[in-house]
Amino acid sequence: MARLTPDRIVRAAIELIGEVGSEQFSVRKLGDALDADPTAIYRHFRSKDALLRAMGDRSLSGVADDLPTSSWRDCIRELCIRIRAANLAQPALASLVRGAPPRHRNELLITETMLAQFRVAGFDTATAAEAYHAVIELTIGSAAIDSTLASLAAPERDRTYAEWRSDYAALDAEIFPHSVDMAASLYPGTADKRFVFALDRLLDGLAAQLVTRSS
Amino acid sequence: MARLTPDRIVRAAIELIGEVGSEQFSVRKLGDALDADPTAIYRHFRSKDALLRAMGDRSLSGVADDLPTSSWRDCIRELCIRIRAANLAQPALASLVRGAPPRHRNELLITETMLAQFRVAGFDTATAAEAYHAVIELTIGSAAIDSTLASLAAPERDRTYAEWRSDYAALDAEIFPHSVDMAASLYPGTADKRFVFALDRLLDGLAAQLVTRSS
DNA sequence: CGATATTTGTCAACGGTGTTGACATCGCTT
DNA sequence: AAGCGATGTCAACACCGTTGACAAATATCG
Repeated sequence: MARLTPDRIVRAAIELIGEVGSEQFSVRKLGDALDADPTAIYRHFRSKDALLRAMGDRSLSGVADDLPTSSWRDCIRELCIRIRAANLAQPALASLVRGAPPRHRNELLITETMLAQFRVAGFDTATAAEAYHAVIELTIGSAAIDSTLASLAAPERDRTYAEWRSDYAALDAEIFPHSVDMAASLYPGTADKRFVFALDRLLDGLAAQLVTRSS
Repeated sequence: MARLTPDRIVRAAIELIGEVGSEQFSVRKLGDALDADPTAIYRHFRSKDALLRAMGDRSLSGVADDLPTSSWRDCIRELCIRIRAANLAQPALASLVRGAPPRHRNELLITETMLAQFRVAGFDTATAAEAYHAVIELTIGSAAIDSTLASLAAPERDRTYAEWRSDYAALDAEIFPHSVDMAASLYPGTADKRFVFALDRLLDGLAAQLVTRSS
């Protein structure tokens, strides 16, 4: 029986990347965590890239399960929040998912669910497709932006935000009056809350499109 | 007189990363390109990260110049389109700018301009900050997503989109009915147009927020 | 069962990376 | 001219992903 299996490696890898962050995640450290020689991993995955993809696939499992059925907005909203959370949980994976379109099962399920909801909502084919792309761009994009800080612990993250705010406050008020004035208000709440605000406004705009068309 | 200057290093670095891509870009190769010792670069930049930031900022020069003054929406819309274009022009840099907040001059100018416009539009401080984050997330995120294909020539890019569409069309219609049905409508127009659609819907949603508050 | 073949784990090593510290050199100021 | 700080050079450190040769374990087959 093999001490190492793809499944065990992926699980350990996801745990490890959660602890040390995407930047510090390495095959060597994964080997240590598995108490095995780092190069043994290459018996199960062709490259680190292949391993990361397997991790990414697993991170999206269950994302489209048991979504709210109350309305198309609630459903898509929750789905986007989950996609973002999944991407943030695996920041190193987000960059891989970003470039290519959904081709794995979990990703395809997400697309199907979203398209179905937009059709149910009453969008015509062309607008539903545009709405899908709009929502996905914001969701994946937001995750991409926030992923660098998502790996930090909460106190350290707050400290970083505070540092950035004070950077703005310290600017030349002659040249950057609004930045200085609003410094204390920048990076408000949490990155999650900021994303949900943006998502809600985007959905507002999309819903308005719907009303215009049907009237 | 110094053989190396921050300006010369940044220019050479941008040229090099355009040639070899962000993956293969290294301090050692930059040293070779400059015909200088790689570690000499550290006399002008504290770290590779600092250099990358400087490169990113240079790619944004002029982005906030001569913006439309007709309305806050037109101004912010145009600014976002330009930011995206600048990021797409240097796909290798887009992934680097993403993680960190604006701290350099060009980036600060963008922030200042955007905050000013939202204030002019009538948003209160807190909402203006949220609106700024929302718009930036969509813009940078969209650029991050599209940057992988932006480096391709138009015919090849269209071919890739067509390939993806046929992938969706080939799915099992029992499990993915909407994906199959809408396959031909996915990835419509150009990535630029899809972004502008999303941006306009987001601005719709933000403008609606404004009306609600003032009423 | 025993012999063989395939998979799996271990080890050393290659070529690459960002970065640092010691040392030499150059240009400018006094 | 002397001194000094800024700049360039060099060797080295501690990592990284990955590969090839070899050993051990496991599965396959006569």
